[in-house]
Amino acid sequence: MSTIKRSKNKSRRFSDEQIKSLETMFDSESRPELRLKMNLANKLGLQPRQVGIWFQNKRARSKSKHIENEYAMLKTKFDGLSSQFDTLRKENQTMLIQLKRLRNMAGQKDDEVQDNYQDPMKTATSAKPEILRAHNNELFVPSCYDAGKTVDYMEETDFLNVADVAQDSLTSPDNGCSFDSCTFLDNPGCCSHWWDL
DNA sequence: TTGTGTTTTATTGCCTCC
DNA sequence: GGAGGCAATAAAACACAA
Repeated sequence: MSTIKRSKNKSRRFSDEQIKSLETMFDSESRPELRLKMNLANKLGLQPRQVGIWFQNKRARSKSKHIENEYAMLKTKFDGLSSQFDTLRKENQTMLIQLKRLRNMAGQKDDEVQDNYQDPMKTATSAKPEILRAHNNELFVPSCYDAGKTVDYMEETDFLNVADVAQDSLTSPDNGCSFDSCTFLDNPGCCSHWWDL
């Protein structure tokens, strides 16, 4: 870009009155046609080109402000969901600890009664599928981990692993489910399985 | 007063549409 | 191919702390 021409065209800031008129016009029409620009320029004692440039710059400012607002809104939304997730995760951990205690108690009683009984839990967990990160780094939970039917076959630690991996996905900036409106908030295919935890 | 950061006006180059 | 829009940028004007 040239640095020569500027010295000839010293920029003067527009007066409050000029700005007010331009703002008013912008509110009703952000892309006025040439005729309107000419009229406005005439009325304000400006060159039509100056009016055109003002509208162009104003559109740019308006756009960046809009993006800023949208970002703030999404961030608020994200923070809320994140703390909600954290609460649920802690609740889940507490319940799993409780479950483990109950299982231990139940196991002791079983030992007394059935010495040679083969625990179905062991059979199931020896063949249990791994929780994987599939392509695009998305958390992949095999179907046998779906809520309801097969929860009994999961070890407590697996629950926690799922929670940890999901938490990583939520907070880490360099993974597939990073914080942005597309992947996190708008795309139900990306992260919806977190809520099944 | 002055150094520095921010805002505003203006230019340039590229792109799209008719 | 010309008109108009947009992104990137320059430079003047302004705000403000030290």
